[in-house]
Amino acid sequence: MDRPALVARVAAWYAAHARPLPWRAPDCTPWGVMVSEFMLQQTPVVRVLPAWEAWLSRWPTPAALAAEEPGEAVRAWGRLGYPRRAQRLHAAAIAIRDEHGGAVPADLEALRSLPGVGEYTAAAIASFAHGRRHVVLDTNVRRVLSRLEGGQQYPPATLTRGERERAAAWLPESDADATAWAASSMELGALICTADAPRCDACPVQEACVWLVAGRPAWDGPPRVGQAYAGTDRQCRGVLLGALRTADAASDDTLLALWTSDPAQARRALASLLADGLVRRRPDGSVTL
DNA sequence: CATACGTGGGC
DNA sequence: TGCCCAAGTAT
Repeated sequence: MDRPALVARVAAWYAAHARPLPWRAPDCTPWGVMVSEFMLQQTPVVRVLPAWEAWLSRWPTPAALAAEEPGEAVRAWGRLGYPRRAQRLHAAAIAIRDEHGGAVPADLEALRSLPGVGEYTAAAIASFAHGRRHVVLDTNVRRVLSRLEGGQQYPPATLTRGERERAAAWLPESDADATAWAASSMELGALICTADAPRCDACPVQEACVWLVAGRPAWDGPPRVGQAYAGTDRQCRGVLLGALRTADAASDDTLLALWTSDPAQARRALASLLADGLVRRRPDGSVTL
């Protein structure tokens, strides 16, 4: 089976099995798509759902968000994680208001220039919000192609040129087919071709999967590095930020008292939050979002 | 190119 | 119980 035939199979599977996510609804605005893409960067769909609804109700347009203080965006981000994404989304909203007439750009380069919009997100917004044809290569698609055509259980640790070329070879010719492929290949990776315990028996392209046909050989590449968290600066920053989300403001001492295992680390974390602009110092000396 | 950057659910 | 993972970006 050639690639177009496999693409068609995935499209048919998608039509029958895709999740009815609100940012994929026909009436969802480009801004709604953009907000979803920011929230979905490293955060699971189930946790994004309620936050996305609340965010769009409160800030239905880029201009609405741009009119707010960035600290409000960080507070509304809640516990989605990586709060700098909220900060960048706010900054992107300002750029859209000031440089794009308030409309989310459709041009890839214009999108890339926005804070927090990298290679993947730019292609995703152009594709899902504007129907443009682009290679949309996220962790799901990388894994799907790695298995389906590469015969490897996992893709390389960092996105390679070879992966981009392979993905380009799969991209259908028309805008409509390309955007459908982007959405369906991602969904396949999210629901069937998962990182662990993939449901190959339910896969629409199982006969063509090199990895499956080879007997699902175990990963034999370099050991994949995990993400440490307990005791890290990241966790410490999260604790301090968590307190600030529910308080109007706090003193340094109050904040530092939240992390007693390593006082020096706590001071460093507070300093880095200030330096990142995630936290700001008020005239009275207290700190706030 | 490797590393820092939050958070919580599942096994 | 830890360890792995989740629609990445910026440096």
